[in-house]
Amino acid sequence: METGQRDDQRTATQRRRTELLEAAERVVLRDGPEASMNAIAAEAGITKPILYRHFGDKSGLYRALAKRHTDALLATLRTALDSPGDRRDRVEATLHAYLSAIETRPQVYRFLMHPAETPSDEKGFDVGRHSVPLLRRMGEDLGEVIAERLDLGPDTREVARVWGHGIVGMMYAAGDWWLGERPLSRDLLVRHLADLLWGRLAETGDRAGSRGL
Amino acid sequence: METGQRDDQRTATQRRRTELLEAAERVVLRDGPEASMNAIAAEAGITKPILYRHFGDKSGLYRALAKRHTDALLATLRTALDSPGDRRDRVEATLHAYLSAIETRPQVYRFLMHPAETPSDEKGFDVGRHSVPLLRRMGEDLGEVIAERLDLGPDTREVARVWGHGIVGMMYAAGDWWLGERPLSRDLLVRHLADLLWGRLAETGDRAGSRGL
DNA sequence: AGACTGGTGTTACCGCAAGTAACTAGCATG
DNA sequence: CATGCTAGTTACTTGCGGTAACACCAGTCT
Repeated sequence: METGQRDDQRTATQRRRTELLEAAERVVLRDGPEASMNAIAAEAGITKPILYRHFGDKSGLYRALAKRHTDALLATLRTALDSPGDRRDRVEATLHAYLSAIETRPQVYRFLMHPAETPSDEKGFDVGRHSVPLLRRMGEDLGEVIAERLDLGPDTREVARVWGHGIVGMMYAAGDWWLGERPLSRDLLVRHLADLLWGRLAETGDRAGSRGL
Repeated sequence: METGQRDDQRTATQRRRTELLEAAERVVLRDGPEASMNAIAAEAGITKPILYRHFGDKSGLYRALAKRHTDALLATLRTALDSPGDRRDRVEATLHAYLSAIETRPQVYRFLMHPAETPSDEKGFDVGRHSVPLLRRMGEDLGEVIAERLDLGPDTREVARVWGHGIVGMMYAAGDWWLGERPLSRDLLVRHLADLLWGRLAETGDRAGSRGL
């Protein structure tokens, strides 16, 4: 039967595709994001053109590779966001989930945070985009969750998106710094960040003799 | 006199250096951060090896180029942080200053946000560092300012650094998203972010029928 | 004067990476 | 048998970062 064979073919090529992705992942996690296509092909036991047939170009391969981890990370963040307890508990659980993820697999983190490799370089002009896909997706997702669950008045969706991206960025920058220097425990870091989100910045008094922040 | 001539030499080479930097800047702002050394050399009317004599390698050139803009941006942020008004006014002014900067010169922004080009690739292993120098510096600076001006208890410096990086990250991610989509005015964006920092997330009630955030 | 130094600049090259063209071999289907 | 589809190859082009070797042109030291 034609469709049956087609399906076999498709699943076969897709299996091959994931095999190649797994080889690529091994290399990227060993050599970093600057791994060469040759090295990846060698790891997979084949040569370059096959990679190009499957993924178009290097950014295509990297996008496919990033998607898996991004999906996985987002899933764990979602479940953390649904953990039991009050709102503060949930926020702290989510921060913990994120920080734990980047702590246990820093190479994956580094790979995912590499900004997109200028997939469309049309005509050489460049808009002012930076675009780390993982950050964008996390921000959008969190924004949606906030909009679903909180009532922020008439422009809830707008505010929620801003907050989503803002909170994600807070988590990202603090996590990146923390991962590099490790000047405090994860627990404390989470607590301080939650304090920040809980408005302690506004409540805290000026230091004596300061003109105030 | 020896020193006098030495000084002349030094100023001369330094002038040349800044000329080269200006040429590099023109090219980078035209072609994006992936501009080639050849292109930069051509723009400066010379050939590659001179660039390498002045800056060591490409990342050296880029670091020199980034430093100027980073210093300038940090200076304007500092003054915004010292603007008149109460604390919220100052925070909003700083957010405005940052967003205005990335809005008016998006190519500079894109260039500055490019993570460091793996300056030391020792032995091929990679720690989990990402390191966008501008973000780090902004975070550290803001942390210092916070530590100077606020009394956050016994571990003020620790909390202040966390908050510095966190707030900077919030500003960064929200700004990056906003710059790409422009779904609202800068004024509103600033207000929503300040609301977030002022603890509105904790104050806001759950939406009816939601399990709460 | 002549050798030395330190800057400017060049041409010509190496190594390596992304990406492609052209071709081959298996294997099912009309 | 011919057709087409896939997985695979070798060998190439193009372009980049980076370097070696050399030339020129000040002033400086002896």
